[in-house]
Amino acid sequence: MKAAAIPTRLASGGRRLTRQRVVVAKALAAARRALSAQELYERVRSGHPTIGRATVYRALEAQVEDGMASRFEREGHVSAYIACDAEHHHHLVCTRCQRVEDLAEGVVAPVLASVGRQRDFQVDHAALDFYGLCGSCRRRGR
Amino acid sequence: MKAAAIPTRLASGGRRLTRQRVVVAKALAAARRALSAQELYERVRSGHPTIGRATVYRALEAQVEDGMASRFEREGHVSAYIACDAEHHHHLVCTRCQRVEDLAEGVVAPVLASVGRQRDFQVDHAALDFYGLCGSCRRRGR
DNA sequence: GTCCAATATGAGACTGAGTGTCAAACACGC
DNA sequence: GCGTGTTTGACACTCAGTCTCATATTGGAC
Repeated sequence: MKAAAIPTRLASGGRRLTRQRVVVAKALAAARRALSAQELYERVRSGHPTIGRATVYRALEAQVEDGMASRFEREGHVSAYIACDAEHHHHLVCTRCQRVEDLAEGVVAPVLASVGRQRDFQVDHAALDFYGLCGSCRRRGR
Repeated sequence: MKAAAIPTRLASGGRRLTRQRVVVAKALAAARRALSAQELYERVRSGHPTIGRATVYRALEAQVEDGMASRFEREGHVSAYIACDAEHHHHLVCTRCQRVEDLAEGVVAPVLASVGRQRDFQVDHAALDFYGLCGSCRRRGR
């Protein structure tokens, strides 16, 4: 997501545009990898020492609701967050370096469609996340 | 999974076969829906009042490692567990009644294969879980 | 620009899922 | 049966995430 587009999307849906939410969103977008709320809190705090922990959690929650970020699981029962475009909600997550790549919607759409049709099931949301090693981590060896 | 097969699979991989692990595995298999560790602990305790909470957590963890169960996320950042066959690790999860259906491997395999090929990414495991309303919950209305 | 109501923030207490520790109990190969 | 190495149960502990509430900000109305 382009950094300039962040404020516009943050203000959508009747939410107020606050300095804190902008800071959190930009930090997440700049990371380009999956971060836990705690990690993001620590990053943000170096530039904004007065920001509250709860604020970061709330900002992330809001971003997930608004489709600006998505949440998934990391080892040890911790949620991690990644900034993403509105259209891309499926990911390749490198379990070593935590870098995340978007998965093209085209790969996923047929599966979503066929599941809805074949099974009597109304899909609300799907977690199509692939965990493994990205190219560079794999080449770097175990 | 057939109930009779449980002890055999529990003992695989050098793990010891204990009464507690059998009880936990059978309770999870009998539930036929996603349960949190706490919920399962409470169910198990009604028949085995002395079982420890940590034991249930450890048993579930072991089952996930051994592929006898899989874990996914429920609202409120709680893990839920579902017993599953070795081959079926993708699910349709009803967010209302928590019932879980297996997703046929055939639906999923092409996606897995194409991702591995097209992208420079070594897939270790994938979470292909669809959340939504099952047929009967949908018909029962909002 | 000023005012106001509604919303967001920060601080910190609180909750509860999940983990670590350790002595006692048990499984399993011999 | 015997010995050893794993597992258990109890419970203390950790820490991610939530709640509360007084204070501060936002953004629309004027």
